[in-house]
Amino acid sequence: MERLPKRQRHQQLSRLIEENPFLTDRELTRLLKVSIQTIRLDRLELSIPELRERLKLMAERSYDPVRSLPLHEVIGDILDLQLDKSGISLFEIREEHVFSRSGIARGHHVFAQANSLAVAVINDEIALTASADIRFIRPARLGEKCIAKAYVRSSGAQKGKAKVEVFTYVGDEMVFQGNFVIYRSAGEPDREGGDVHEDRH
Amino acid sequence: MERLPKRQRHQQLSRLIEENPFLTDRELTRLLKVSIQTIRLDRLELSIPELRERLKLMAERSYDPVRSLPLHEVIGDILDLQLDKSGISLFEIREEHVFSRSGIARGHHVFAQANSLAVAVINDEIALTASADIRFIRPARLGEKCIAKAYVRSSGAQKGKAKVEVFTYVGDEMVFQGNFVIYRSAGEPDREGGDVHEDRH
DNA sequence: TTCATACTGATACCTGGTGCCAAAAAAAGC
DNA sequence: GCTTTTTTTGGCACCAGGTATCAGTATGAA
Repeated sequence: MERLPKRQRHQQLSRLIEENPFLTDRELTRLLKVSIQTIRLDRLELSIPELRERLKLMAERSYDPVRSLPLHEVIGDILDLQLDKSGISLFEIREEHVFSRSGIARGHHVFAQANSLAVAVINDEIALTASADIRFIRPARLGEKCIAKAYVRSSGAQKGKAKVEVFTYVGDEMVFQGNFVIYRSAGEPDREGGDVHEDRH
Repeated sequence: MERLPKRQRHQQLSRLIEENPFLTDRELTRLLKVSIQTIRLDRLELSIPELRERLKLMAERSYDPVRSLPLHEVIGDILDLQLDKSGISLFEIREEHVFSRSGIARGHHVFAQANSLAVAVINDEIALTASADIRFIRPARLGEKCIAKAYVRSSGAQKGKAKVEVFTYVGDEMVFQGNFVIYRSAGEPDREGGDVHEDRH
């Protein structure tokens, strides 16, 4: 029994649907040259849901509460956070962050990581960037993982302003350095119970 | 004739479907207490597509090749650009750019507009932000339209660096000001024919 | 009363399927 | 060769969630 054709077809089927989830069974018959029943048996075996279910799943994913809020929250994953002291976040440079020609990250992404970390590290209800002095030491490139470290230099809980210094590294090379001045709404609220302010998602 | 109910129902219908696009007509009959035919007439009048079309549209949107590349290209719409001289861009503060609690834009969005304009205004093959000195004068808020104006202060075509000053306004109020130093790859290439470098999308 | 608008019901039809059964075809085993 | 098993195909009933169309009813205004 020529077993391969079936497996090959299964592979092709999976690939086709992955590439284009909008294909109906009828269209797949054209592409794979088998009857529509075979397509359906194949989907059954591979547990690929029908077109409508696929679309529904995609719609649900994109409708998700955490939907497509790309720059909404903190940029990068927070690895460590000691409020009013220091914080560390990780941000991987991906395709969408770089100049396509050079593969070098656009400055505002590197800045965004540093800025959102600087705001997140401030233990206050509302914290806003007032000013910043920044330097891009060397370009960050596609695929590189940027580790940003933020240090609160003068918390100024009463004063309404805090100074935060951020250094971003790729490996042990520094790529970015910034001095941020952050407005804070009031004295540290210090609500107990680990209540977080909105910047920490 | 009690006309209001219909308009109210139309409003409710729109709202319901906007809130939850996964509602079938049958479920809507329960919510609005009218027959399924009425629901369908209403959808027709309001030109709200059927459930499956809605899901398909959502799926397509999320599957789009240009999907969710939020910070990919220049942030904001370029309104005017005079290479190596000046540029103007417009950026509207939307839901996804603000702190949900306060409705104030996160700093890195405002910065991103200014930064990408500063890079775009440089007439060179490769232009990268080297350093910047920025100030957030007053918060930008949800719905506000930010106009950024960039001026090349010292083009330094030969020197490999350019200074660009950017001012961002909402109406006639300044919200942001930044001094950028931009690395440029070489002397102005000045390729004729309006060839654009990659930052100008 | 008459008329217009709004609503409801009923029916035929469509797409893109599922589920099931049987027949045909192909491959494998002997 | 023939038999058995697997694979493929065809056919039919059925479903959800609609569209399209026609007819009937309610309701209120002129």
